[in-house]
Amino acid sequence: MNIKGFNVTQDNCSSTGLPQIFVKDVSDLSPLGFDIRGTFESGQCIRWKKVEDGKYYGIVKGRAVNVSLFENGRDLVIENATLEDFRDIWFDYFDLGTNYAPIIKEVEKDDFMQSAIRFSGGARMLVQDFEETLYSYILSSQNNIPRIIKLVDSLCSLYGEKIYAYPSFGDKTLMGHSFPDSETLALNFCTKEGCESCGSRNGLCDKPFAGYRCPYIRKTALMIYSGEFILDENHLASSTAEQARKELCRLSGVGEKVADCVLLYSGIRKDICPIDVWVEKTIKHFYLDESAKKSEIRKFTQDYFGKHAGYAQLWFFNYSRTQKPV
DNA sequence: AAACAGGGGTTAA
DNA sequence: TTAACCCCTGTT
Repeated sequence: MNIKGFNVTQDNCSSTGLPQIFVKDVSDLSPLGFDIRGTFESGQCIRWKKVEDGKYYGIVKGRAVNVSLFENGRDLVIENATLEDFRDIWFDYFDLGTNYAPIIKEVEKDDFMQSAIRFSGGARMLVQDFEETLYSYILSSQNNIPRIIKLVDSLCSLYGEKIYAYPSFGDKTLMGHSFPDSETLALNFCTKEGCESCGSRNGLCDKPFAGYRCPYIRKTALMIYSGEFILDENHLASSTAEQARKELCRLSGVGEKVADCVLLYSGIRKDICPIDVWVEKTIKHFYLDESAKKSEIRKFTQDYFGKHAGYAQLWFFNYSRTQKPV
C-alpha cells in the first residue's frame, strides 16, 4: 500500500500475533542509509531502549513499539503498529518526508563534518512530542544521561498512563507508560496528594529525586495547563531563532540550552544547534579556540551551518561523543 | 570510610 | 557576571 510515497505493508507477527508494518526502502532517505542505533542513541531522545542489537523499544502517542531494520537492511520494521499508525504517527516521527542527501551536501563543509557524517549521517532527526521534550530536558539540567533516563522513566511510571499492546487485537499486556501530560503534572507532580494517589510512600515527596528541578516542572506544567503559556508552533517556527528561544524561556527551568533542545527535538525548527558541553568542546577544538564564549559558539553554528544547524548537531554530536576525535 | 567533585543548567542577586 | 541550588555517582 502506498502511503505518503512509501510502500508500506502490514501483517501479523507469527509469534506475538501483534500487527507490524514494513516500510520499504527507508535506507534511500540518506546516502548513509537508515541508522537505527544512531537515531536512538544520539542524545536527542531519552526513552527509547535497546532490546537487542539493532532493535529499540519506545512509546510514542500511546503506541508502544519495537523498531528495527529488516534483514535486507533497507526496510523499516515497526512492531505493534498499523498502516494508520504509519500515516498518523511514524511518518512524521521519523522525519520520513525529508531526504537527507541535499542536507548532507550543504553541511559537510570540512574534514571534520565529513567524518562525522560518514559515521552517523544515517541517524534520523526525530520529531518528538513538545511537552515530552520540554519536561525531559528541564530534568536534564546539570545531570548525566543515565540519571536523566532514570528521572524520566520514574516520571512516566508514576504519572503516565498505562499503555497496553494493540487493544483491538485483544492483548492486554502492559507495555509501559505514556509520558504524563501537563494537566497531570500541574495537579499532581510532587504534591502530597500526587504522591498519595500514586500509592507510593516512597514517591517523589519522601524521596524527591529531581531536587531543585521539581518546582521547575510544576511551575511549567501549571503555566501550560492554565493557559498562561500557549504553544504556537507556527509562530515559533516562523520567527527568528532568537525570538523563539526567548518565548520558551518564559517557562520555569527553561534557559537557552533547554529551549534549544525543545525547539529542535520537537521538530519546530531545524536551524538550531543546542550547545551542551560536548558541542562546546567540539566547536572550540575544530573551529574556534578555548576562550570562545557560549554566545560566540552559538553564533558560529548558526552562521556556519545555517538552516540545517540542527541536523549538523545531531550528526557531529553523535560522532564526537562516541568517537572522541577531540 | 567519609569527604569530594562534577554532571547534556537555570535562577536570582 | 557569579554563586547557589538538589541529588546521584564515581573518585580520593
